[in-house]
Amino acid sequence: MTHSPVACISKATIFNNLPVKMIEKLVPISTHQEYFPKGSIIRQPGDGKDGMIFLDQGSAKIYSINEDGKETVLGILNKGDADGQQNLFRDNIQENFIEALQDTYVCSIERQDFQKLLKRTPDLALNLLNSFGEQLVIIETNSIRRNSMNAQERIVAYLKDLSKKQGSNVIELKLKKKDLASYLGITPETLSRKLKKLQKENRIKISGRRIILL
Amino acid sequence: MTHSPVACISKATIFNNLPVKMIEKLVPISTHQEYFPKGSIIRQPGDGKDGMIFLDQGSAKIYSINEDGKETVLGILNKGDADGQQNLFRDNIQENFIEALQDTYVCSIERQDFQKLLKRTPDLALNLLNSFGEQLVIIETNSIRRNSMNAQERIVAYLKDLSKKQGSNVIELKLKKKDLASYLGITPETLSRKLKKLQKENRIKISGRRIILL
DNA sequence: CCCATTTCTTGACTTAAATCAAGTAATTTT
DNA sequence: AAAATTACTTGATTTAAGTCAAGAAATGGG
Repeated sequence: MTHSPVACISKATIFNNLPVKMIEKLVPISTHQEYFPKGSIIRQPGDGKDGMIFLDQGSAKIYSINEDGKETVLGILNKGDADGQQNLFRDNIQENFIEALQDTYVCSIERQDFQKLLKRTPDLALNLLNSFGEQLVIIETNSIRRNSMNAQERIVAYLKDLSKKQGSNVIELKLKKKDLASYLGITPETLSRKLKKLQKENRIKISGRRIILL
Repeated sequence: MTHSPVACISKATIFNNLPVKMIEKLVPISTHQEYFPKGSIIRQPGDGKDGMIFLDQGSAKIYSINEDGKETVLGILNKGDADGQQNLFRDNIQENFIEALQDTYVCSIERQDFQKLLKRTPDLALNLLNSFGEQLVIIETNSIRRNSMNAQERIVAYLKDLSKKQGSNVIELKLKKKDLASYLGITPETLSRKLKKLQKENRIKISGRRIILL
């Protein structure tokens, strides 16, 4: 498959409302299709990388490791997803790990290059600012949801989101169940039990990592 | 006390890194010191208000009401706080209520006025964009915290934050305990018990809505 | 293909926090 | 200031989800 820099960049939430003309200005400051084999670490604390990444092919998990060595999965990146937008705007300390779950190709933009571009392209800033507003709302809504939903509701909400995203009621989980559990803020045991319960109630059908919403 | 428009606006997180020259451009498009008596509703769904507000004097609570009529407190606004930044950038449906907890004065900026200003002030967009990056990080961190803390830890974290903010280990709760509980995502009963427990462990001292951190 | 490792499931048990209920304290209204 | 409403506390009970443990299934490497 051929790689289209414009298509790759414009898939990122913060850029996807941008006119093509703007995206084209981002192409020269971005790297393209770096390869990371399955299981390798794409980003980690102290690697000196300072910007955002786009997942062009493959998938990856974002996680942090807390004081007692426990891993918390903060998010998953699938083909077309992006992470680290914030790093374009502020000098943040990268505290999370990103690990390739499959053979993965990533593109990236470094903060310094981006900031220089912004200064000579005022329209870009204006467009981006409005995108950001929307993002803030999504994050806030998500946070409220998490606080007001129990384990089962969160699972169902996740499955519905995924079904909508994949455009089918046959869902292909890209995450190991233990990673999914961590992402949903529950234990693998609870996830296993709730899925079984949902199946018993004829709301889903499970076969391995494939789930059918009924 | 006299009212300083510049001081009022610059207290909002998204504007507080802005040079005074930029803030001054915001003054003409903002309303100032609207009065709301204690208990009155400052903003509510369907009121046609479409922008952000600054709390100049007094305090207020932000809450939503879900399907079964239950109230969830999403945040508190104290003197100097602001809310609704997102509304400046996107046409959002206002879904929350904001209610004055004391006699309150608010200033505000409407979306349309702000957008017009942005278009003729590119530097403002650039400055704001970088502020936003930082905000996103704070919100994300908070969300992680909430997911990994139990009731008592969240209470202690809240009290410590407040102590830091008020610059004293004698904390004046501006919220009713039931509202505080809702804000922390717990029940009033749990809050009551945990506070009692913390007092027993000599970590705090409670007298009404005044708490001393030890 | 087999052995080792990791992931997943299931059961028994524990625990944190919610709910229910009833009484006390604090506010607000008249 | 008394009555009425709302807020807070406390105890008893329930419940959702976590922990611990052990076996089954899946995955990966040699």
